Amino acid sequence: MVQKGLTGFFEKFLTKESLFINKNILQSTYSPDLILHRNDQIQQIANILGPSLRLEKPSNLFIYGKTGVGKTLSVKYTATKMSEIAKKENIALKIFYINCKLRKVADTEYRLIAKLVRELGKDIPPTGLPTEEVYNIFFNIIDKEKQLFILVLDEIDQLVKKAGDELLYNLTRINTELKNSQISILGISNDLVFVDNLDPRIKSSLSEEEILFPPYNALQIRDILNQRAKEAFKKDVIEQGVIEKCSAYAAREHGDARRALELLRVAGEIAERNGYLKVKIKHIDEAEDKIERDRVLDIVTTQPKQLQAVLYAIISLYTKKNNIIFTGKAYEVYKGTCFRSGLRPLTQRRVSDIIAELDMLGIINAKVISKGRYGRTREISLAITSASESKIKKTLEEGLGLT
DNA sequence: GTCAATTCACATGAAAGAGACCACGGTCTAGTG
DNA sequence: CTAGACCGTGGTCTCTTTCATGTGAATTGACGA
Repeated sequence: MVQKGLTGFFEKFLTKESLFINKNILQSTYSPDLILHRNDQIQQIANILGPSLRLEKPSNLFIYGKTGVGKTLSVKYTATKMSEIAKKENIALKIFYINCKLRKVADTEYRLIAKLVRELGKDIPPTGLPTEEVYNIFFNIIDKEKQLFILVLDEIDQLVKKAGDELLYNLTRINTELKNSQISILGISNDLVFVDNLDPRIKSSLSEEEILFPPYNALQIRDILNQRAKEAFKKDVIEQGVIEKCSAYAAREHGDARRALELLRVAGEIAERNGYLKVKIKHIDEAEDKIERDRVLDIVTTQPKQLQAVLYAIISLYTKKNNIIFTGKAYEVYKGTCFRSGLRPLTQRRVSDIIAELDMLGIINAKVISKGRYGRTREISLAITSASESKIKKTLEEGLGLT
């Protein structure tokens, strides 16, 4: 019975008209031919990096702005254009783009350099070699012939947070040791105050030039959405007001275009799955819920067990009485959770850090408060909707082997 | 009533350990000629 | 004689623990009006 139904389902699936022409266009990784509302910034980047086409070392550049305001897109765009020209004119210019945020790729000094070396075509073991050794290999490859490198470090704040700023110091100093080649660094950061917390020596050499990417406003986001939607969706499948609502949502959240695009895409998927012929406004709301839930669920399932256990403790406390939780209480419940699921309980010190991590991930809100005579603690509350809460709790129970 | 000292319940830092992963070089073993 | 298996050493990396220090305001208690 079920099988038969499934065949029918797939057949219907095939014949059903998709609302999309090309869904990829709505992915945040897609780069359009024309980048709207970023002409000034792109021009600035081009001005600063321009000299590299004459093999003069351009200034180190530091770019910052909130998430989803087109930093990466603009840089990549400029970089590919430059690479094309360099290739055509036979200029020894190489541009590397590295995203430091991707775990296991470039979030430590060793891995960053190893990644660079690999980009240059030499294989390097993922671990085992002294960092010093990897540096040497890197030097040798780079310095073999006269050439210019531009190193784009995306999400550089993440890198520094994990690996310390010594790495940047080393990188900025590399040039003094290179005989033939030269390296310029282009750092991209979401964190607006990131540079201020850097060691002054690094700060001055890293941000010889700075470009600030301001958030998009609702009108600009609307333009961007319109531009992409026109190519991604079929004609007339988007109902009046949908784009406007998307942009309003995103503008409220500090002008994050990436989010707006995701919202639109997911709304489209929901509409399509439910058999609608048009994307309606209500799908946006559903999409927002879904995105939120998926995000949390994804985090929850990929994070280590201990983190899950802490979260589980917090959630079960939270449902019991709908108020604010303190660290001590959470820790006690957590210990109980560990006992039930056979985990070895961690020290309170560590749990304190885990709570801070959960806060960073945006699953809970944890604010440090002082209760005067009654000590100092974190004030914890859940930052997820109650609709997703039960689902997350269930997932956690499964993951932890509780029933 | 005012004010500084006290005190609580953790937060926050630093350092170092455990255990997983890995490369490298040397030694041992077994198969080959 | 040599290729491959097998060690020991030394390296990175993540997650933790241990020890130490920091912290903000309610409370306390001395003080003076």
